[in-house]
Amino acid sequence: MKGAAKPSARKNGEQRAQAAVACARCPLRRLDCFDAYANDRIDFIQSLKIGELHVDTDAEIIPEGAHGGHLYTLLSGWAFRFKTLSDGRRQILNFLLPGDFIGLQQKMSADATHGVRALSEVRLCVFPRDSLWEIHRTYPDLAYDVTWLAAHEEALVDETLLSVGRRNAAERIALLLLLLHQRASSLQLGDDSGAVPFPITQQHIADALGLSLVHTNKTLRRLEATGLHRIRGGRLSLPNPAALASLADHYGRTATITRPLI
Amino acid sequence: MKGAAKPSARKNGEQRAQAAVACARCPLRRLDCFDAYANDRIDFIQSLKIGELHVDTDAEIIPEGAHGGHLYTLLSGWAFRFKTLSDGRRQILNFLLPGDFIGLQQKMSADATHGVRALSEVRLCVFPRDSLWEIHRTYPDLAYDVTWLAAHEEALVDETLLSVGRRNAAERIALLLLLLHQRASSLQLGDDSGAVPFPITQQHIADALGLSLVHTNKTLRRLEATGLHRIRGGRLSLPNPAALASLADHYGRTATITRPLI
DNA sequence: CGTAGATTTGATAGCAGTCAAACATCGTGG
DNA sequence: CCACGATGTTTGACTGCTATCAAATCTACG
Repeated sequence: MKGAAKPSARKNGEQRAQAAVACARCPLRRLDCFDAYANDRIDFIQSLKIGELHVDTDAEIIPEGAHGGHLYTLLSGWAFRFKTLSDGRRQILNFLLPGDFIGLQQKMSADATHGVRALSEVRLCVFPRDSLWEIHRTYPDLAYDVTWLAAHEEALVDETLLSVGRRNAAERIALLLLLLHQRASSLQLGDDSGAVPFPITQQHIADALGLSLVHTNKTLRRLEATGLHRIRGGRLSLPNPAALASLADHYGRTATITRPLI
Repeated sequence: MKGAAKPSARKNGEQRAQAAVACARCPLRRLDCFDAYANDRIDFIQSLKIGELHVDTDAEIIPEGAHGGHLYTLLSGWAFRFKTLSDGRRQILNFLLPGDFIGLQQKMSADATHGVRALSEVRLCVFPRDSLWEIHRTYPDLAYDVTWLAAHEEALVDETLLSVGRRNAAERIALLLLLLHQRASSLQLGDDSGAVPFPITQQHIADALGLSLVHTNKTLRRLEATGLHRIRGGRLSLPNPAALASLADHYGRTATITRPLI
């Protein structure tokens, strides 16, 4: 019942700007999990981009309840979206990996929204808040992609809601590990042994799945003992993904599809 | 742990088509919770509309796992989006009220998606599945509204995820009742005493909040005893919204804003 | 008036939360 | 090179919120 959101000696933002990388040479774009864009589209995106933002581990990228603000594309590093109750209970809404688009909510929603915080050192591509409208007006197909991204992110949250609402601790953790591993793998973050970076603490897992830290630990321990996963040195490997999928009752498609990158 | 999704003698679809209402005379559009659209936009929407769909109580509007399919705007009646696990556990993702746009997910998402089921008799405005692209290409500002709707729906799910993950039973129920009452009220579904239609069973509440039916009932009972709500004859009234808001730790904006209607 | 679905209630069980404390890691400074 | 503090991981003991089981109403309606 206590989603610890302890202030955690936050290293206070320290957001420094820096020379930007040209979109045409964006390292993410080369990955085959992203749609290939024609040059004019990439040039257009480039024209919207106003810079890059580098953020330290554990710093807030967007404060909870912020309105307006910029739009971002996560270039490197991991982050998460979250909401908190006034007594400190925290719920992580989903994790953000490279290629994810950030800030749509703050743009549209009138209600108090969620915060975004870095899990590792993070580099973000920055767009002014009105580029959303610019995109719609100028490049309908890009706008269509924005809609795709919004719908896709909602699908992720839907899946988590199913987990938190109806799966038990082991099932929830199994699915989370599975999905994170899939996402990281598709970004080719894995090494030759299939281990992907995992800058997430057990407290984060607990907060993402509506569990307590202690119970998360015990469940994690049990899963590892069964050989279902292994977390060492900030990396996650899954010796038996099929077993995890079966445990989580998750029969998602295996065929990897490409997605938009803005 | 058992989100009962008992097949419930489903009255098997019975989806009949019928003469359509002209968008220019759409009764929803008159409500002041919706954006006012210029005539050309309404004409454009009208040109996309291919008919109306009437669905019986408890019938499936979109089967779980369906791909493609039409797009809908809910004209009258209530419905809900849901996902189920293979053993029958069901999670309701959110409730759908008049004016809500349905089908975005099925259009975009490649993963298995969610189903949509009617809570009452329902009338839907039907659009072919490629009107989404049509909208983006022809009316950028309408496309912008689609994005708004997608982001807004995600915000609703985010809020529910916070509830299910971190609020206890009483808090969850308090917030659900509060939000549903607000939404129904803004649609002017309430009578003079402030009671709004409430075509929802306790099983639905349980499935929406990740609770068991029995515990939902007991908690509901306790809340009503405290005078926090009253459900009679399929109508919900909230004698003390402020107390509910405080219990749920919910400090959403009170100012009613308008939203898009497509 | 009988039946199916929905609501209630009481009893019991268990998954997960809370409390407390030991242990492990890691960067920093003496 | 090791003490030290901060953060994160583990464990054990105990509690409790919520699930499950069973069964009695209550309601709507053909």
